[in-house]
Amino acid sequence: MADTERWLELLEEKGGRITGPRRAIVELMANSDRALSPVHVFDLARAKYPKMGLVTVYRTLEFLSELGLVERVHQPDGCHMYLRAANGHEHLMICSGCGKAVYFSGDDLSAFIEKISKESGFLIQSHWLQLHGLCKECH
Amino acid sequence: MADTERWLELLEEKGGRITGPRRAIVELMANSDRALSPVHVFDLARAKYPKMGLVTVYRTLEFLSELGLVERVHQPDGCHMYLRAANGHEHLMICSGCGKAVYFSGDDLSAFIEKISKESGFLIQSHWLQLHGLCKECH
DNA sequence: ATCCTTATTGATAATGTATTTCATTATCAT
DNA sequence: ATGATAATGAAATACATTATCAATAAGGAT
Ligand SMILES: [Mn+2]
Ligand SMILES: [Mn+2]
Ligand SMILES: [Zn+2]
Ligand SMILES: [Zn+2]
Repeated sequence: MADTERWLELLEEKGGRITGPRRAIVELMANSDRALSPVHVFDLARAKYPKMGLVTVYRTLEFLSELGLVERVHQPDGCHMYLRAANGHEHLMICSGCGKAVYFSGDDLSAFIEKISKESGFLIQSHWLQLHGLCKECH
Repeated sequence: MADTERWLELLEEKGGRITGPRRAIVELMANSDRALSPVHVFDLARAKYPKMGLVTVYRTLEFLSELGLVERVHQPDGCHMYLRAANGHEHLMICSGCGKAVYFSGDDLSAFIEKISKESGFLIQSHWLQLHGLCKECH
């Protein structure tokens, strides 16, 4: 709702044009609470914009990803899914029942990473952390 | 070396037959310190067993994965790579320079997960943690 | 050692996903 | 309203994975 407009504004600021297909995809992605595969986005978006092409879905997801609005999410059963991006340092918790994805923050691995880093000689630049389980509704 | 035989024994115990192609793949996977894609395994294994088929690589990796001997590794630039499995609760640290993968243990997220769990109503069943950086040799 | 059952293999075909190409269409600054 | 050009979608292409199937080979039984 509110995010949709903000996304479209940013898209425009960055030199993109606002079009029907893009509007449909942005509406979807900005308001989805689960990670979606390109094909899934395609299917959902065609409800709003029937002549949507799958190629446009790929291109738009790529564009939104460059703008930092969506990001790729890896899951055990699908590694090319997209979800609205995190705000700052957040990680994902995903429900294996319904697919609901929720960002959380507050993890503090810095001390631990420091320790591992010292012991191993590795220079750690980033980390992935993801929690898998069942949401309130699914258990 | 030692692991190779152990893997083959387990494979046999579970009703599998020991064959040339499997021996070549097991030797590779049991001794590799980096995650390998099926095609990469294929190329390397053909050195030992020239008439190896790519399909056999897929099938053998799947089998070894069912036996808990290898596991799939996700990386920013490739999500279908395989590596010898962890021993118990371990996570991976991967060098973005050379691909070297090292397991570490000692992370303790239980208190944090407990907190997130309470706040969100999620029942957390497992977690992914992965560190990305540069190994001693690569920086 | 030989035989026999059947697991395993690899060539091939089929599938599904992602990318490239290109003529047509739509956006938006003027 | 017009025109430059960004964006689109159909079609073609590339690529990774899976399914099919006849030939082969492993290993238990004899
Ligand atoms: Mn992945
Ligand atoms: Mn852990
Ligand atoms: Zn759920
Ligand atoms: Zn390295």
